Amino acid sequence: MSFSQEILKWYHQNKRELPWRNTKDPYKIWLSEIILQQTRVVQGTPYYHKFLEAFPTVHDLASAPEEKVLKLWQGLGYYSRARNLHATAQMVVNEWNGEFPQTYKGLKSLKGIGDYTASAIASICFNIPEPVVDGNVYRVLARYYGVDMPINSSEGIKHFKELARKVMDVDDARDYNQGIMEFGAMQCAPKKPYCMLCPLQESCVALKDNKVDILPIKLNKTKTRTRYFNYMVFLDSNKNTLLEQRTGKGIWQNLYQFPLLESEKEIHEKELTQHLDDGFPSRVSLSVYNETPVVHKLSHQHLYTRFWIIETKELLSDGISWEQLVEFPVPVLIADFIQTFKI
DNA sequence: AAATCGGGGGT
DNA sequence: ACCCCAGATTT
Repeated sequence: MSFSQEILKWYHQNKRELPWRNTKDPYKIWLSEIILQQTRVVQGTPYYHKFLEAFPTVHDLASAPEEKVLKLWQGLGYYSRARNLHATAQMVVNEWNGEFPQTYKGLKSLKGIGDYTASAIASICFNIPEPVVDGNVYRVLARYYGVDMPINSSEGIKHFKELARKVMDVDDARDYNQGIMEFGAMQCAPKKPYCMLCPLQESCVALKDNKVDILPIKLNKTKTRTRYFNYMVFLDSNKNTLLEQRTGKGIWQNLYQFPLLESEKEIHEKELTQHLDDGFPSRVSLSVYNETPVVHKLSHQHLYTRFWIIETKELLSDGISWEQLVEFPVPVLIADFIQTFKI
């Protein structure tokens, strides 16, 4: 039996029942695919349900304020996905008459839909024979065909895409694509794959050559940057505080946070006092909430964070009540503090 | 071609 | 610590 037929057979016998498995609705498939980019099924599934409940149709999503979309996305990370999700919903409504494009090229023209996601939607919704190449597919193909080309090199990306296209089932792209991904997730797992009961064990090159544990090859470990964040939690006599929105480039675009003073290293109270002398509300007290910084770890940044509590003399003109805080989309770092801090 | 962009879970 | 996750976009 061919590789693709083994994959299809395995899939039909072993597939999980997932919330988006039994629909071909492009809106739902698109939503699930965006949520699942670089995200595990268990982490993304609650968000899939939340979004469908809040936005049953692409029109509902398109007409919502971005802030509401970001709030629902809070905690999932890679927030450009949420901004692009919103923008694409508006493009579908305004430029595609409310219907998702039904070609690979048309899908790929939408924001946040790249090579993988265009192939996924095209195949799952319309059975178009475009091969998906996600992290699971790289692993399955690298092992089964014994390919040691780095999966994150330009040559590797091109080679694996061509290989994926060559070995796919063009007549059942819908189930084949989902099958090879499911196979990679459940059977040909990154660590401790179940080779002893694998239906492809007879013909797997990596298993034969004892290279299962080194394939796929991946280069470039990104070095992490260390940053020092000092969040200024202002409080007036009405227990109101201040928030600012992160704009421009960098992490957490368009999310909210307390006014931030970033520094080269940990600062003393005196340095914060000097910073507060200019353009900030006059204060009656200043104290550090956590002497030991909270280390918030992103994939490429370590944020050493301290929160400073600043009681102000005057009422804050743009003050936000503590109860209102939960309405704003904020990074997990801020959400954790809000939950911990009791006035 | 390389860097950037989150958060969570496994080892 | 490091790796991975139904990747896309910017530099």
